[in-house]
Amino acid sequence: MLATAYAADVETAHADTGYFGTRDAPSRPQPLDLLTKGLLDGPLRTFEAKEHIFREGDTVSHVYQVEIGHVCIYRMMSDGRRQVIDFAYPGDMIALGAIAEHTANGVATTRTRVRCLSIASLQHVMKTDARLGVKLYEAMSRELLATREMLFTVTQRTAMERVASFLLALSRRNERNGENADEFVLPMTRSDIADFLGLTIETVSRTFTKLRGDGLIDLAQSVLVTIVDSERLVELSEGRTN
Amino acid sequence: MLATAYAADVETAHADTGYFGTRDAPSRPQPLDLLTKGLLDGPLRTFEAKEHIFREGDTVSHVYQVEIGHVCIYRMMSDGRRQVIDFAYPGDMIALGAIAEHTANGVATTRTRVRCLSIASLQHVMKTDARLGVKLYEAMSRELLATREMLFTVTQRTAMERVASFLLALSRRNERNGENADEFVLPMTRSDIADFLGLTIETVSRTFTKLRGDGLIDLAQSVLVTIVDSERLVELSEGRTN
DNA sequence: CGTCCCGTTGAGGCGGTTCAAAGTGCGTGG
DNA sequence: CCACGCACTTTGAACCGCCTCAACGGGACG
Repeated sequence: MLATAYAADVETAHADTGYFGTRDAPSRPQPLDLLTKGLLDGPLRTFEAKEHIFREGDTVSHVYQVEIGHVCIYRMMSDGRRQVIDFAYPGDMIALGAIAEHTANGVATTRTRVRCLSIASLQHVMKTDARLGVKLYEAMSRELLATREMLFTVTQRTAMERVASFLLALSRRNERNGENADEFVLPMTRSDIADFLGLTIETVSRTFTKLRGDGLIDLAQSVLVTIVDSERLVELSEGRTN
Repeated sequence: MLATAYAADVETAHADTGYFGTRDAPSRPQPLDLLTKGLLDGPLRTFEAKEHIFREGDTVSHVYQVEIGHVCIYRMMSDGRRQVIDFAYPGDMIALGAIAEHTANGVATTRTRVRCLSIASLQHVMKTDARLGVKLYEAMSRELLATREMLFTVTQRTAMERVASFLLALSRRNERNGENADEFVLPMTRSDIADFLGLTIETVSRTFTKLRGDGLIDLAQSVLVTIVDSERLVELSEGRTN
């Protein structure tokens, strides 16, 4: 999911199918970089950790591509609870899918630099070049698939399965971005993870502790994850192995 | 959600925001009927209950618009569990969002007539008329929003809240289709509902029984729902009222 | 040094699942 | 036309995974 609608990589379209894909990714990189030719040359902006890039209800002025840093996409529900939708990593597009108003909030979890893409120019290109609309349609479709996968995960899988899958997804994501797949820093808090996985912070914490106790991961610091036994981690993530 | 990506009403775009919207619908009917002019004139096909209209993995030859009947959209997960994604009612488009292969199954739950729309002609129009791509992009975006709403529902709400919301959504849907909002037949089984709401059939059944016992609904037959006290039902669906 | 935020750990309770069995409606065949 | 089988639904009892509430620990920052 990492690369998704609200945080989608339109170009390479490497929709990971989501954190918890037990199936093949819906589709793989496509050529035809409609966005890069002339569109992805907007200005850069930098946000400190905890700064919002956009908020729900804001008029959509831009969509963004993360260059450096990490963004948490979330929505506040009527009862005050928070639903974390996604975490955007470098390369991901965010705020896509919002038509008039932003339908979610985007907050930097670490110091983040984004490239701004004005919605006006996007819409202009959409009107003249039919390929862009199609491309965005496909990106949204992939995202939808990933979100449905998540829907299943969250309803049917145990806390252990969810957390294991989550860590593996981060690992893969880091690998794809040319970073260390076996040791990485979590750019989000336990609370972010909990609200993403549909768990409480206590359960997330306990699950991490259990994984460390069982020797599957190491946690030198609470945010520094080392994957020790990825094989068993995969087994756990696929469930029915508890 | 009823009207959604895999079962989306592209034209009127009355994405109900989903069964469990605690917020406003993301957007309301839009004009500009790109599909109706020349595209929605495909052949009709009829399916008996339990007949599949398309299956996951099938090459996409058509998308469909339900004219009469009801379709259950679902996916089978690797562990054998089923995730019901949506129920399509008359007026809904189904199989939209599938690019090359179908990513879900569509099965008629009652005798169903659909209008077929060849994917080739859709793609042809998309290439020549930029508006269609945009339209589909927007439809997918709305669907995505609805699915995220569902994600929240399923992780954070109780069985009672989910079932109450579900019934209310069906009620509204019937009303919109010019049918009785307070008494209607469920076109799906308890199992379908359970797999949609992320519950077991036992829990769904018990919740129905409780609702009847509390005088909020009546169940002359297991599939015949009469909404007796919609006000209290709304309260229940919004939770924190148990 | 105190405060705040975040993470960890413990104890107890509960909602929903699991397993089991009985009830209901309907189509089919004798 | 009734008897049977089958699919679906309902109900009961016991269990359990996660949540809730509560307390404590540790690092960052003023």
